[in-house]
Amino acid sequence: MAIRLYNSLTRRLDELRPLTPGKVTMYHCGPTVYSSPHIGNFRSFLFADVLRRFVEDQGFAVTQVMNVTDVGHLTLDDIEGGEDKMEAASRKTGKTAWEIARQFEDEFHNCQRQLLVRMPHHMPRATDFIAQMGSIIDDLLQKGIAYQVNGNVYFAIAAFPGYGKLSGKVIDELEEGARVAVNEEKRDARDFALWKVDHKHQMQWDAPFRGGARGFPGWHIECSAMSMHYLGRQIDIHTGGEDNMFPHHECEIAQTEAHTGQQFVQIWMHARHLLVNGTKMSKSLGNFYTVQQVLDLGWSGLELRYALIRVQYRQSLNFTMDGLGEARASIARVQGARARLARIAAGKEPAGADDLAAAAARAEAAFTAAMQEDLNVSEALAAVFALVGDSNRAQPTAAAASAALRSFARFEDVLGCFGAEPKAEAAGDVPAALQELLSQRQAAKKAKDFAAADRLRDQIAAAGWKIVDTAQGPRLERA
RNA sequence: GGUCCCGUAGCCGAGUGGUUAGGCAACGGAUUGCAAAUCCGUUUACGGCGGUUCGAUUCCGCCCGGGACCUCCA
Repeated sequence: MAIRLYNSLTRRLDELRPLTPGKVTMYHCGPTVYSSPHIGNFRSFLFADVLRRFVEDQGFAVTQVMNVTDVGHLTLDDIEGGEDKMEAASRKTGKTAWEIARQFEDEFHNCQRQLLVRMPHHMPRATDFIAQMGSIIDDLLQKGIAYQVNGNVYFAIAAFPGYGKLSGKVIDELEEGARVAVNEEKRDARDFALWKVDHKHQMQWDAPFRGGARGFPGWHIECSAMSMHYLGRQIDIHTGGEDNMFPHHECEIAQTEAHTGQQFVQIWMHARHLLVNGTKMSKSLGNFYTVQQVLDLGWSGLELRYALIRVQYRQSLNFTMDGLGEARASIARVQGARARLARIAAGKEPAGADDLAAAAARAEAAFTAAMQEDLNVSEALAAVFALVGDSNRAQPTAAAASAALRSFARFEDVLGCFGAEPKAEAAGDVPAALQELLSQRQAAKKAKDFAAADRLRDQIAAAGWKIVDTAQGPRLERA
């Protein structure tokens, strides 16, 4: 069986066949660092993370690059001479654009850690690749595919017949009413900027190409430059949010393929935007959450991660606070089963004679099949929970418990949304004082002094432990 | 206006031309002094109207509702 992924370019499920056998190259459009990362951003980044983890699980050596866009995003106003988002944030806060970029880049990395993202191998900043962008621009100018007007360099759409092949946009003339400002400099309204000149701009560089003026790069060129630098002229997978498909990725394809003469990306993947409380997230509707805001509400990174990956990336996940509660309960169910298996495997709880190996193998096969079919996490989770049920029902041998534990470890390795394997807590691991309280409670129960028993339970709970009564007697677990 | 996606039981969400998704919640039962955990069971659904079919939630058409993109956006 092979991994099949929905390719936006071909509009069907394509089998992942790496350019170099056994190795997969991935590029992910990363954050634009002018504000705090929100949960919508991380739905996309977590999708990329799960993709990477699963591809690795399937035996491929993955090289992952995610850029940090720290320059160049133009606001609508910019078309009429306004400023870009970095600069706008700078004006509002009094910090320089550079300070803004570093601040939110740090915040982004922190969010990645909190959400247990496996760090990409490279996370380059656009501002560190001005020279590389310049050499592409230079080449496009030499080839006559790009042209310069008043220092601004534009990519000529007319010179690249494939323009529109990703997004399916075959625009002869731009629609009246669409948000397109007329730019007299462009030969074609669809031409996009590779290099911009604006003396008011804080971030400026001497032209990194021949015959240019001091300015700053357009938005799209950075990804071409960094992707090529780290991964070569052709890569296996490129991901981003659905909004990136047009114009960003369309432009990346145009400039990169015009430059190299080769197909840029094999499989383009786009994550659907999430909804919050059933509608698009927006500050004015009051349903806008940064990652930090959710964490500040008392939810763990693990819980948020679960809530954001539980639905397949191409479905519009509806994010709600109830959903976080479900995530918390679901994680607890999985961890409860793993903890019991761990106790049995460690000989801290009596083993039985049941063999869970078949159930574990079944669950793994279902999990793999679900993930292979375009990362169907919802279905994969069903396989995980099937093993939870089988485990809880069984009285496994120690070896069988270990086997099931290994399957859970694999599920965790791919999804990362359950947490580390619970420790096998047993009598010896519990503080003696608490063990004494537990004994007293047992005595109180025997004497039918339930008020005292409940008091003792409250004391134990106050110490951060909870009592679990079982057929083998009571046990203490960390709450 | 153009292009496209979706509408599944209380909620979140898989999937399928005729057979139990799963999670959460609720209720009943087992266990239990109570609670928690666990197990068993119950609530059996596919927006509406037509059409194709022996049979459609699953294919087609229309309608209603929600959403996305059309150079800020993950």
